[in-house]
Amino acid sequence: MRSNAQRSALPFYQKVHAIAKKIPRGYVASYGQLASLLATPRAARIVGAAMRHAPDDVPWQRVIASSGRISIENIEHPAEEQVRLLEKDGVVVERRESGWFVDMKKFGWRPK
DNA sequence: CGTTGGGCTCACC
DNA sequence: TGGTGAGCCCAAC
Repeated sequence: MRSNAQRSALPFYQKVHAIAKKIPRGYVASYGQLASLLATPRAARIVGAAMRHAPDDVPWQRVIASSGRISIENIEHPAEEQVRLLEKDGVVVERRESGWFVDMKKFGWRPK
């Protein structure tokens, strides 16, 4: 049996990855939303950092900004790739001048 | 142990 | 689905 202390000592990133995997196909969540589910509503930026270092089994493409915008333009994962993956999930992504957008009211994940 | 920097967010123009 | 500016939390250095 592992102690609680040891469990809570797990890197924050790992928690983020775990919850990110729960996002169902066809839905998207915001960084802040994931942060809230982790009881740290203000840690949205950490969530972003966690996604950047996410292993391949984490659906990082389903995590976007609260405004519905895809935050990455040209970092590690191209925004285009994220768009492609989202569309494969059935999410409609719209192209704007300031970037790619998803209708959060339609595709926003609502965990119980 | 202080500083820095992020795939952010919110309040306020 | 504006544009800034300041605050936020955690990990890396």
